[in-house]
Amino acid sequence: MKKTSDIISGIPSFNGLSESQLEKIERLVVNRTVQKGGFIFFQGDEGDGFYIVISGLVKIFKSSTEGKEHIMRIVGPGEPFGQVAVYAGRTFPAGARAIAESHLLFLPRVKFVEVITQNPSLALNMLSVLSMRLREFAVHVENLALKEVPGRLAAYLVHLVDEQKNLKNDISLNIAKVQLSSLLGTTPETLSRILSQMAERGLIEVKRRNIKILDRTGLESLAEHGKILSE
Amino acid sequence: MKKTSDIISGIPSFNGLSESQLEKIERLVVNRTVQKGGFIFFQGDEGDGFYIVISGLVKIFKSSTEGKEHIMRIVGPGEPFGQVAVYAGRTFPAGARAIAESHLLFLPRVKFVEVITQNPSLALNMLSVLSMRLREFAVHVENLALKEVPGRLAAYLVHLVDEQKNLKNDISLNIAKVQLSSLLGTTPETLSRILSQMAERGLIEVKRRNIKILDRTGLESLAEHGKILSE
DNA sequence: GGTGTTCCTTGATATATATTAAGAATTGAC
DNA sequence: GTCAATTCTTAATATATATCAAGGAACACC
Repeated sequence: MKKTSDIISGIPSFNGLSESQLEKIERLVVNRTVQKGGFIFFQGDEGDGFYIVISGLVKIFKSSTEGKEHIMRIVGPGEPFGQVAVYAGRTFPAGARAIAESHLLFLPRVKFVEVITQNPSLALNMLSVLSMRLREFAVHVENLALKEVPGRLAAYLVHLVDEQKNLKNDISLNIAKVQLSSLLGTTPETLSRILSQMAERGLIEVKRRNIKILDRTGLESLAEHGKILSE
Repeated sequence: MKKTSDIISGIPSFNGLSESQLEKIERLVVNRTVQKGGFIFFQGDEGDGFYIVISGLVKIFKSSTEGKEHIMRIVGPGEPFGQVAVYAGRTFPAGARAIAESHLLFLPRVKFVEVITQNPSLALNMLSVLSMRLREFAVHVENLALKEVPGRLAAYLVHLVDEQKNLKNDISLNIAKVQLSSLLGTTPETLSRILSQMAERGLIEVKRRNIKILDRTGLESLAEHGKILSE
């Protein structure tokens, strides 16, 4: 197993920090392991710190009083979550639950803020991380408000290929389709139908959790215009 | 007309800063005035700084290729916008346009980052501002994904009363209904219909841009459960 | 005070997607 | 390998809301 110090230095949020700064952070982190399905915190909980995923997968979600659930984002290795509670207010605006068994680092609020105060570069890093999140949220809102489900799905698939940097246009979903549907703000049934439609139209090929992109341009055009433009 | 220094010290983002810190900020700000309908920046523009509204009203919006527009938020006096471009990436994730003639302060990126680097408390302030924005976005996403239009509208109305701190339950919209509909992710027609329905049901009373809350509990229950619960 | 302009409302129709229900396919456990 | 439990797909129906179309009210400018 990797040493905690190696893990910490590899986390994007702590990019470019000096040895001594990294040491200070190492001294305050707490290890935590969560089983698949285990809750890390609930919406509204007091937030006395935030987390970073070392291994595994965590979903950040909102749920309505009727039990409907909307996944806001899926957090994987190297990514932090729960930071909002650290800098503003004190409660978590959404819940967090492990999708797979996960190893997490917990960073206590008070101690972490102390470290930030002494390290402007760390502060700037955190500002940049939050800004990127805000940017992603903006895209998320845009998709929900402006695009229909096929457009959202197409946008997500294109996003995934780019993220996974696959030379071949193969995507492997790391989440179940139920979760994907919740992330896209729709139902599993609708997702299923639209995946079939896309396959029929020759845009993709679906085999369980593996999706092959056959016509990237077509997907992009669907994501942008809601339809496939033929030139 | 107020002096710039007085204006700056009154802005929430700069709360608790020392005289000398405020002076540094004052030295770098640039005044800018925009007419009603004037664009401040477009989505995708290079962002070499951010803005703070001194007077007037600005809408932050996303638009689709088909010309549909979704207002992400409405920014009023004392509130900053465009910060995301300062800390991460360089382009604005959404466009900004004045709804009314507005007086703005512009804070150039490079100089502002310098000041932050030297003032941890300012950095923490900015972290807190971004976190609050993230929190608001989370609510926005939740509403779009989980609630139907009546629920969203009810939530927004309740939010407004609280914000305006009116002893009487009177709200005056500072924006036209077209804009409100865009903010709620719906059309003016639907908004109009639902306002009438709410009035019929005795929840509110609408007179042009003035809305009187007649049954706050009913609205809250609508916002939470999508329907009015009678106990 | 009229006249154009913007803003808002109302009605009829169309459509995407949720819901309900049931069955098929995978996966995991024993 | 078989059985139970997830997970996914397909189909029929229901529903909220968008779209299309037109008319009415408030506002602003001359």
